[in-house]
Amino acid sequence: MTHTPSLRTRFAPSPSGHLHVGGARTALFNWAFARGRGGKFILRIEDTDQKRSSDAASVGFLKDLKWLGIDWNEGPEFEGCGGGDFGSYFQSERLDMYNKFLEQLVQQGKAYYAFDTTAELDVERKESKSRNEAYRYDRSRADAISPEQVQAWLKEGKSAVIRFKTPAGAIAIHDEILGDATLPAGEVDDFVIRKADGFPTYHFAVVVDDELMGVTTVLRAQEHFNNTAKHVVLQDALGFRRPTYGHLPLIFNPDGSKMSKRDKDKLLRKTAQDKKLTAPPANTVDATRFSAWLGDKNSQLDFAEATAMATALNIELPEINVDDFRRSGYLPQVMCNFLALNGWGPGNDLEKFDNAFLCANFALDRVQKTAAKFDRVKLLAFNLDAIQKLPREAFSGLVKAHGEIYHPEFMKKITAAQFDLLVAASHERSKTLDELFRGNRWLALGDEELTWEKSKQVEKALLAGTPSGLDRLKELRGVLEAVATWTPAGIEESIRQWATTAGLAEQIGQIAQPLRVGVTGSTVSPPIFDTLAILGKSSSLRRIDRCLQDFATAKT
RNA sequence: GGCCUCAUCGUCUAGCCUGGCUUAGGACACCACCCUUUCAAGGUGGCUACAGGGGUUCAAAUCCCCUUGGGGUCACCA
Repeated sequence: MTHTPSLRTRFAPSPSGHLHVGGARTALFNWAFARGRGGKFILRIEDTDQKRSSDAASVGFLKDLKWLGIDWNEGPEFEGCGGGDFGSYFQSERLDMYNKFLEQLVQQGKAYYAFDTTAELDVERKESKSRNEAYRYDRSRADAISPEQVQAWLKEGKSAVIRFKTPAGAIAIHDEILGDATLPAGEVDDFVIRKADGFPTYHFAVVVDDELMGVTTVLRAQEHFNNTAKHVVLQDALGFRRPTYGHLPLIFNPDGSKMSKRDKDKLLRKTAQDKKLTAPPANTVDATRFSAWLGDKNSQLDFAEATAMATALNIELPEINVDDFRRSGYLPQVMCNFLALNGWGPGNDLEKFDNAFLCANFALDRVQKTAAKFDRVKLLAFNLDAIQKLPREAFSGLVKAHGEIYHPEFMKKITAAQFDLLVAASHERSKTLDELFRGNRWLALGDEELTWEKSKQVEKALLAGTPSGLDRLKELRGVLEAVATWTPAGIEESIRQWATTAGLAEQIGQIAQPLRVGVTGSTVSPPIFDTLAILGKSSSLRRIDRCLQDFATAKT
């Protein structure tokens, strides 16, 4: 057995779905803990559940981790990360190793074959439940089967699992975050260590891998706390070393529910039900799929379906996965910072820090014991702050990269000069990178495609008062046409000059709003002189013309 | 329900280990006002918490016990 003296941590996700924020924080803490102490951070893919594993998902994980700035010394090879002497780092490729130890336990009489069917066990579980008792596997039934019978059944290929013969006695767990705990005797039953399909269960694979990979410190979510007892007894039976454990508090939704991948479907389903939909909205999914999904609380739409559904129902889906936050335009360093802050803090009222600081200062004694509710509003505030502190060049580069991935058609529609103006006008006010695109759709629209919202605000800006907004617009058109230098400052100068002569110097709003609505179709946009400058002179004039025309005919 | 575990503003948290420096600090949110060309952003000010009850002590948010409340877990999922 290879002994590695230095500190080694690991992150061991199962490749189902995307990396969500809870997993990301676990990875971040393990990474920072190792990095800050000259240790190694290992990434291992726990793909022993054949039903749930998919290659695509594990690549998604790798991409997400990279984006966050979390790199791994050992693990799957991806963009310069990974490799290592303790592979494979996919559990599905380590069956020989597990089997070796499995056999050892059976031979030593520390584990045994069991032939119960799922149906039989389900009945027992239900009975336990009805008696309000915790379910424990009854070893006596397995004991009643003679060794000869076991061999005979195995020979004829009867479906069997291997269960661990959990020793009697209380089990002590030491945890660097929660302290010591003792599970009373009988709390851990003879759990399955090899499934009927020949794959080890999570418990067994974890214990073997952590030993073989020389993992010294295990930081994982608190939901694993009870599992640790199983791992400890297995380690003892196999003569393995025991890593140091630290169980991290969970991350919850603001309403206190567990943050889950299913939250998106939950919201969609609820909205569909509230709206009493019986058929799928247009351009989403077909009717069969829709009714099946609506009726089954556990079914999930894929990303494209969910997005289409959200658009059709006019709701925003909550960000759950790291990729969702990336898509929404959060900066990776902000994600790391905020994730770390949910469950850990450096003290001294310090709450903004980078990953280097985290590595240097992360320690288990400051990890919170209680679950944190994930506050997206505070995250938004952090993101805004980070964006504002970015040099203009850096911000511009990030927006460009974001736009090219998530809004390619928008990027194609505008010129480099327009882009620069838009960035300049948006830098101080953007909470996310995506906001800049979502808030300025008017810009990506062709002059002839623009339509005007039929809303109270629009009507007020254009039709109310004497003279009305439309009347102002007619006058302003001439003013704009005469502007010599079409820049924010140049436009402002001309308009202010005209405003002064028209006695409107103090009421710029009466000018700005009709203009804004005229050229964007809505009442919200960047400051008006920026808006006009970005749009360009000919587009601005054309849109004003169309607006005047549109509302002239609308009125009659 | 059994077992394990946790408990400071609405939220994330500082203080707790090593009781007095705390009329409990910061941040986000919220409220008010200011600025203002919409939405934001920005500025100023304000509101808000030691779950409850017993101990120990000259002194408790800090130590102990109970209650209450929360969470985790009880799979051939990880």
